[in-house]
Amino acid sequence: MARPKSEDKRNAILDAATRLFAERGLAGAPTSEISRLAGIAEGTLFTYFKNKDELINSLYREIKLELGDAVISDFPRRKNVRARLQHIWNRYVNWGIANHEQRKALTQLQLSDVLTRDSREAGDKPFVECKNTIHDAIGVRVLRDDLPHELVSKSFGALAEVAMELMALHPKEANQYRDTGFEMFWSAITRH
Amino acid sequence: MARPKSEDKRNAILDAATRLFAERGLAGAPTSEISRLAGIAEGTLFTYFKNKDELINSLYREIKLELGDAVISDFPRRKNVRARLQHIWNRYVNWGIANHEQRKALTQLQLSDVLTRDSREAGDKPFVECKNTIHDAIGVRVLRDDLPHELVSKSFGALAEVAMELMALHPKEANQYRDTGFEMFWSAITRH
DNA sequence: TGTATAGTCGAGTACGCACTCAGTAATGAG
DNA sequence: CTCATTACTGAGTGCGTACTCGACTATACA
Repeated sequence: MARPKSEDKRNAILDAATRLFAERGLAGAPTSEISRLAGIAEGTLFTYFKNKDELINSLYREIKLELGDAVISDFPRRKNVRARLQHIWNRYVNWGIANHEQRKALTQLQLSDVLTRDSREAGDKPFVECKNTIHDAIGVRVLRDDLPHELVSKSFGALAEVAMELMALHPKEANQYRDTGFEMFWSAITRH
Repeated sequence: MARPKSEDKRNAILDAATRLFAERGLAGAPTSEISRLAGIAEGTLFTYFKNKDELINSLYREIKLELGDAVISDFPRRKNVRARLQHIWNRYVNWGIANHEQRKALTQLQLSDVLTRDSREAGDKPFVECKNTIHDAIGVRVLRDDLPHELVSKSFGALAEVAMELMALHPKEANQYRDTGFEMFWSAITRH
């Protein structure tokens, strides 16, 4: 009833925040400038998000959801562990390159201390399939002995981040970096 | 001549900044609180560092220098590539665990945008030996084909960071994580 | 011991920020 | 068309910040 909020404006705010957070970090992106870039008055921002922290948390969840979609669609559930891991790797890394600003913004958001426990949990939800794949990998004993789950997943994330950084730096050899990166990860975790 | 500056005060400021930067990030550490924690008046801080940016840059260089010392002392120049890389890995990771606050502060500093080009270059200087070791590794063809220098060094850093994080989280198994971490890195970069 | 010099202090200043609010304009319901 | 409701606006507010400055004090040197 009465005047409804506009989905367009909400998205414009989130887009503007993404760009500014990516370029200058959370502290370097005042609400005044986010509003200006979104083409609205500063007060309007606070009808869509009750404060800056809520905007940050919403943006985090939104981006994580998009990333989760990109990673999990067409997931080859029936294939072997290596193929599944490579699927996740490729989708993750390709998404990061195709959505450079969102990726940069995401890293800023992730290391901020305003993300609530709820948001972090919600952000992890789309990635259960990834977790399971790693569990399978450990269960099937294709990996090194006694490799803790945490070490596998964090190494995956860290090496993917490295790969994306270098792909962004050298676009011509992007595919090369993506594939070599995965081979490095695979060699790191498997027994030989 | 006249009244000299006190090395103690300077160090107190740097120590206080290290603690606060590590705990709350650069933005969350106002000069007023740094001064209070250092036991001096706020104005005094600005006789030792002409502004906050200079404090940040000085702290970065100081920490990098200490880290460089820790990594490079007793460097086994005559041993093979693997032994040299493992020396760097162990020293790096051990330093990170023994100096938790400095490590946390360093990561905050590194991703801030107030570090000058000069500071970054100065910070890299103590690590030439590390660079050379990687060059040697590539030259001696013990590594995968066509592995770019950047990919090796960035993977090293990323995996070391992961190892330190998990060592801090599980102190009992710290040595296990440190050694497994290096094995993973070594497997990642070598041919088999 | 006297004096010039420079370190120390902390209240004060200017500024940028997140957020508010009174006035206004759209919109949906009847 | 009317009215109730809510979105929209942007100048304004209060607060926290980096940094200054005049009064004071410790030190080196003659």
